[in-house]
Amino acid sequence: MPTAPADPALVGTVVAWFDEHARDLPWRAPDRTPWGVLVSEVMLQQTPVVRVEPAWRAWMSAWPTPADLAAAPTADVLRAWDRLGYPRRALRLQECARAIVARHGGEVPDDEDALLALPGIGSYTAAAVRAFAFGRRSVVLDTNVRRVLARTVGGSALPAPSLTAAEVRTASALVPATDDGAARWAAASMELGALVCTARAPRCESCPVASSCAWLAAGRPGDEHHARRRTQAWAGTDRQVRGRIMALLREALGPVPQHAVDQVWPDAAQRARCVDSLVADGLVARHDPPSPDAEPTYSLPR
DNA sequence: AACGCGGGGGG
DNA sequence: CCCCCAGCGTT
Repeated sequence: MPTAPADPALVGTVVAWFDEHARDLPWRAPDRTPWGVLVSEVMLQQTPVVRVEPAWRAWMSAWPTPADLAAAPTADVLRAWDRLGYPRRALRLQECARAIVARHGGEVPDDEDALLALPGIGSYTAAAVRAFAFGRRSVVLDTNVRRVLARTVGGSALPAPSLTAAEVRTASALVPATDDGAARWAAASMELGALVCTARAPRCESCPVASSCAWLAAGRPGDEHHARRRTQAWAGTDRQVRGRIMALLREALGPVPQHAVDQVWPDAAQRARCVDSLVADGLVARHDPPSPDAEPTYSLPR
């Protein structure tokens, strides 16, 4: 992102806006736990809030602590994940719970390096858990914050396709010095990006920092990276086929015979490749047939 | 640095 | 129909 001096009032204005407009989300409630925050962050890694909220409530009711999730049958975990997408995240979340039990006595750590060492926890989630679960200062830089800073400070429609060192410097310089101030800025800047400074149709008329936004001042120019953006294909991809197989096994009451799996997708080679990859990922268990002339069955792993 | 990985809602 | 979305792990 092109660097420009940030408006010194930016942080205070966005935080004041957040105090007024923050959504009432269960993982922000006063009785939230660090574990609840961590679960919400993993679910929200690639899934919108509206779909996460009911799944989060059911999940926290079933497994209120890391020890509870660590002890659960993996099949139950994958069913509770339901259609949140990227089910490998559910697997990693259970591995994460087991690591928290094994390494940290069942308590979510507040140390950045300890968080980063947990399965499924990367730089964003480690920073978010520190800020939202423990109120500690950290640089929370997700796609929403990147977009807010690209516009208000950088004057661009959208951030670069991948995170740059310049963006990290700009974001770091903006984070308030205190734990509480930094945590509030993190939540506020993400919320502004989610509710107002959205990717497609930003609501600049309702934006608290419109008067100091470099992008708005420049007349909302188009995205200079647009030509290089490529969207992920979906129809006919392995991801779609894997999704269908997982949906079939989630809904099944018992082991599913091969011929039933064969119904979910017409291309046999692609189907076989996807089943194999799901088995390799630990998302599907293959059971050998009782006799050599019978067919194998499949289920969610125990 | 690039790629694979789900699924659904909104414009 | 197209595009985006509170990223991570592997290569």
